[in-house]
Amino acid sequence: MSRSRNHASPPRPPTRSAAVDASESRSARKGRTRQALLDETLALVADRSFASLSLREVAKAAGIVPTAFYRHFASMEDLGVTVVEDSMRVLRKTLREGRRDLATRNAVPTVKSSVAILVQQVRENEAQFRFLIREQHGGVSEIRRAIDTELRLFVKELAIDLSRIPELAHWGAEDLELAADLMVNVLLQAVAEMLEANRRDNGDDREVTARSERKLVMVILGMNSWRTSQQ
Amino acid sequence: MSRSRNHASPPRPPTRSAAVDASESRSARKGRTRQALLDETLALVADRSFASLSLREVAKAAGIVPTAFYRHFASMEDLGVTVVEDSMRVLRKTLREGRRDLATRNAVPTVKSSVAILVQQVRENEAQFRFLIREQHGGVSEIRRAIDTELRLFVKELAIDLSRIPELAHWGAEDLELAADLMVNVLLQAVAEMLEANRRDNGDDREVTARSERKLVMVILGMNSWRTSQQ
DNA sequence: TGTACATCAGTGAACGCGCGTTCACTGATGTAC
DNA sequence: TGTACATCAGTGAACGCGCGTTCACTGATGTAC
Repeated sequence: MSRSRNHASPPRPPTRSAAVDASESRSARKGRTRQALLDETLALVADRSFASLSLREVAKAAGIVPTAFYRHFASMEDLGVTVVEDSMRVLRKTLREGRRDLATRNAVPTVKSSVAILVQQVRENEAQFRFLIREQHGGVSEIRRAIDTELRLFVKELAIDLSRIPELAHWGAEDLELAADLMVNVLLQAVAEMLEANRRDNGDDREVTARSERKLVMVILGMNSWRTSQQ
Repeated sequence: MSRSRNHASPPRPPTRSAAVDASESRSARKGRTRQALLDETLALVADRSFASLSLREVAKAAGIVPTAFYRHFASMEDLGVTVVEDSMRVLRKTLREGRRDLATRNAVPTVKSSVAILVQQVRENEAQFRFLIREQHGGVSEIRRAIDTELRLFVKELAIDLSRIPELAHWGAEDLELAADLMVNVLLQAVAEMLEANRRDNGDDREVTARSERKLVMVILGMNSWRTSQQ
């Protein structure tokens, strides 16, 4: 860390969203610049924490002058919370995919297919997942709170899905949430391990996938016994 | 975030380790300053991420001039890795406490006592646990690597402890590690929830504690079935 | 024990730099007539 | 359809500030004799 704000990553040309394209409305162009700010933030956070990004840096990456940043966001924190919302959309999509999978099979989704869907979503939306994992316990409380809220929602949705499984039909809401919480926990750890593995070497997720599947099986076995051991 | 490097936290007087105390050897005084740098780093990271700390800020908090920082650490990164090592000592102590508890009872430790030990350790070493949770997936790769290495070690130690339980004596090393991994995961989540709860309101950990205990029970039930369902 | 010298934790001035934010501006796009 | 005016995304100069790091220094502590 010779200078704390240096970015060691390759120079990557700025998005040049500010370039005048003609034949595109002013508001459309504004939208593109806004999206560029969000995209470049995600890209920059791959290597570092959000709190260490500067406004000037993000603006430069998006191809605008620092002062133009304020046309889109009131502050870096404002930008950060928006990035959380965008990334969470991806997480919710992952859950929806799982639900769709369940519907087409018209059966309890297997552990294998659930993990496979997650792996695919992580591959397709690496930056978003990286942001969520990194900032979940990061240094900006507003962002932590936003992620926490969304994750709770996610757990609740999964609990509802679980309640539709015949074997779990008689479970109480609290127990369902507990199980859902445990499963989400296993999946989040799987995501973190995948992302760290991808960073280091070529992306061979097979070992992480296999371990996560086995952990989920262990949790499901626990759920099976739970029914009989708890009231 | 009006200025990214401002610290909003109360002013707290600097440690004044540099004060000449007489009757204390030079090396002892150096040690105290070094410890002050480590302590103040932990204190500052309670609110923000390590990557957003500046050398000048830490030096000021420790009561020395910025240039004197280099008498103790080569860089902020060097300081950060040292903080990881210190914090991990606390985590290992937690495991040792658990093991001692197991020895005095001469029995399988109950879920309740394991969680109680963790809760107590978190209360006594809040700053260290906060640092580990915050920086585990944080923006400094060297620190991530250091924490990851220590956590793997921690899982392996727990797996060895598990192998001493008669019911698990015939388990393979891989399965034991899988179970240990799952349990550590539950415990880490409990720590994160406790710390976030402590930050917001008064520290009522009872709900977090109860939920974590029930999650551990679910995992242990899964382990019981694992034996019969897998080879 | 006393003296002369070496060590070294901490000091303070100085540097060039990137930071967030202000301000007055430009000129293409959009709108009212 | 043409014209006159309003809007507003992006510009560029300027500000004061905290940053990491260099350097020569001070003076108490430690050591060799």
